[in-house]
Amino acid sequence: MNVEEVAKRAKVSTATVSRVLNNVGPVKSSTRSRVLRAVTELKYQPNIHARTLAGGKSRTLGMVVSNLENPFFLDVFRTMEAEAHKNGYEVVVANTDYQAEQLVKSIRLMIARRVAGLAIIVSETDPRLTEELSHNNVPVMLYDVGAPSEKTSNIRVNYGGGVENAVEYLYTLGHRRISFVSHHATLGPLSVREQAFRKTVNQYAPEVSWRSAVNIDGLEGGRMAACELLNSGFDPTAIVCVNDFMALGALREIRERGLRVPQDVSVTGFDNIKLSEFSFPSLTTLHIDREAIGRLAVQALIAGESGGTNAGRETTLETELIIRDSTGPVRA
Amino acid sequence: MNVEEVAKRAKVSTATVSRVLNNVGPVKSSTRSRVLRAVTELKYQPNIHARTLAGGKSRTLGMVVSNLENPFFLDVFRTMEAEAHKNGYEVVVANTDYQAEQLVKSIRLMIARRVAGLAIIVSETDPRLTEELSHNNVPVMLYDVGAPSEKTSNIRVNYGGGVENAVEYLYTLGHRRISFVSHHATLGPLSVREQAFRKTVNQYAPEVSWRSAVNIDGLEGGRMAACELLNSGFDPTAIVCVNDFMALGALREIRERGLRVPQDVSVTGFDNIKLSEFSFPSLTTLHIDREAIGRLAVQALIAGESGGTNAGRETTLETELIIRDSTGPVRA
DNA sequence: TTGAAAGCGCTACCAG
DNA sequence: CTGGTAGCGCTTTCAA
Repeated sequence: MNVEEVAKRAKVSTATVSRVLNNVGPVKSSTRSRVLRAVTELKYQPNIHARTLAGGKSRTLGMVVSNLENPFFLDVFRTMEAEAHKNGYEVVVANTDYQAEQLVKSIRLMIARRVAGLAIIVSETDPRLTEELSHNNVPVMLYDVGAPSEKTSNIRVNYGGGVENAVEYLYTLGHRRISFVSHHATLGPLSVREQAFRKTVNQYAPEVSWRSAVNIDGLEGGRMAACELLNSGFDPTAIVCVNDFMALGALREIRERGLRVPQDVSVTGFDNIKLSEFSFPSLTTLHIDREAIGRLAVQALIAGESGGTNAGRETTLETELIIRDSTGPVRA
Repeated sequence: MNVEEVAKRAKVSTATVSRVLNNVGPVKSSTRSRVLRAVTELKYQPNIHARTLAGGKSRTLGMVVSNLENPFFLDVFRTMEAEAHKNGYEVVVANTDYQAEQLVKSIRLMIARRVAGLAIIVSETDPRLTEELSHNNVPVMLYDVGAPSEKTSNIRVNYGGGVENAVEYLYTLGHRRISFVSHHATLGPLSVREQAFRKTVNQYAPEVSWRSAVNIDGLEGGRMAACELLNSGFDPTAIVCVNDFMALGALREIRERGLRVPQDVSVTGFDNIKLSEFSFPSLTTLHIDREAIGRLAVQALIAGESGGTNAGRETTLETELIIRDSTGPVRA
C-alpha cells in the first residue's frame, strides 16, 4: 500500500495525496475529501521511513536513560512523551544500564535513526561521545552530565543544595552518625553527589561522623548497602540515600533487622517518586521536578532543531525537602 | 554523511560499501578493510530509514503496553529487548494508558514504522484493530487478549487458576470475608479475572462472602479501592488484588488506618514484581514468568516474519503462589 | 570480486 | 489548484 495506489484510487497525482496528508499547499476541498476517502478505504498508512528520507527531517526525538527501572527516569520519559505529542513528535527510548558501551551503542542507534533531537539523561559518559555528537549536528539535551556547548542544552539539579538540606535537617534532629548510600560512585554525577554529602557533614566535624556505602542502583542495591552499613559497626542513626529507589531497599533491610524507622534509624531519599509516599513508613525525600525536566528537554530540542536560540542554555532546578515519616529525632 | 562519501573515500562503489556493511556477498579482504577504515574515519552511520526503505524490511519490533508505570510491563519490555538484541533487532515501545483510542494510534504508528513484528500487551481492545492488523500482514503477538488467528500468536496466563489458588489458600487460613481489588473491570481480560474470583468464592458460598472494588491501575488506585472496601462495612479479612502494583497501594491504606497486615487484614497480589519483596510486609503473590513472555514474544515475531510456522500458536503460562508475609490466619 | 543503475515510498520543487 | 519529476540514502540485481 503506497501513495501511488491512493493517488490512483482518488484519481489525482501522488503530489496531491502528499499535500493532503501533510496539510501543505492549496487543495480544492472536493479533491481533498476524495483523497481522504481513498486513504480510509485503503487503510493507507504512510511509510515513515520514506517520509523522513524524502523530507529530510524526522519527527522523532530520542531519549537515552541509565535505568528505566528507576521510576525517576520513567517519569521523565512520560512527561517528555506528553510534551512531544503536543508538538507532533514521537519519542523513542533507549536504556544503558549505566554502561558506557551501551551508551555509545544507543547514541549511534539514535543517530542512525536521524532523530530530530536527543535527550541524554545518564550518569555514565564516554570520550567518544562529545566527538560523535558534535559531528552530527543534532540538537542535544544533556541532563546532569557534561559541559554546555554550542549545540547542547543542559539541565541540572542542584543536588548539592538538596543533600545539604537533608543533612542539616538530620543534624537538627540530633543525628551525629550519618551514612550515605549511593551507586556507581566513579561516575561523574554520582561522585559529585557523594562529595556534596561529604562536604556538608564535614562542616559539622568532628561532632558528626559519616560513612558511605556503594552498591548497584535499585531496591536490591539499596538493601545491600544498608546491610553493609548496619554490619559495619558504624551504627548510623540516619541514612541519606542518593535516590528514593535505593532508599526503599534500605528501608526494607532496616525493618527486616527489627529496627524501627525512624525511631532507630532515619532514612532520606531523593527524587520524590510516587512510591515514596507508599512505602512504610513513607519516605522523607527531596523533590525533583521531573515534569520540568521532560518539558524543558522537548522544548530545547525542538527549538534547537529549528535553529532557535534555545541551545547552549543551561537550566538548574532546585530541590525541595519533603518531610514524611521516615525521619525523626535521634534516639536518646 | 552517506554511502557515497564513504565509497568515494574508500575508492569503491556504493554497492561494495553496502556489501561490507551488511556482510553479504564476496568482498576482497583488502577492499573490506579499506571500506571499514573509511567508515570509522568518517564516523559514518547508515541512515536507518533509507536502509529499511531500500531493503524492504525493518529490524525493529514494536511493543504496545497498557501501562509502563506498572513494573510488570517494564519487565516484559526489558526481556523483549534483551531477546531482540540477541537476534539483531531493536524494539520500540508505546504506551496506551488503557485507552482504546491511544491503542489504535499506537498501532497505526507501529505500522507506519513498518515494524518487523508487533507485540500487543494490553487489556483494552478496539474493533478497528483486528481489521487493520490483518490488513497489513505484520506478525502479531497478542498477550492476554483476543483470539488466535492465522497471523497471530497468543500468550496467555492462567489467571483463573492463580486466583483460585489464592482464594483457596486464604480459605484454608480461615478467611470468610474476602474482597477483590481490580481496575478497568469493563475490559475483557480484567472482567475475566473478576469472574474467576467470583466463581471461586462462590464455590464456598454462603460460608464465604465477597465484595469487590474497582479503581485505576496503580498505587493510588489500589489505595482508594482498599479505602472504599474498608469503609463499606463489609469488613474483609482478606483482600485479593488483581496485581502487585495495586496491592502495594492497598497495603498502604490498610496500615495507614492502624490495621495490621496480616493480623487484621491479609493481602495478596499478582505478578510477583520485584517490589513485592520489598514492601512491608512483603507481599504474598502469584508469580508470572515475565521473562518467558518477552522471550516467547520475540521468538514468535521473528519466526512469523520469516514465514515460520510459529504463528497461530497459543501458549498458556501457569502461575505460582509465592507466600510471603502479607497473608496469615484470620483473626479470632 | 566489483560497478552501474534501478528502484524502495515519499516530499518538494517547478510548471502549467 | 494540480501534475510531473527529481531526488532522499540505501540495497540489490545484472553485467562485467
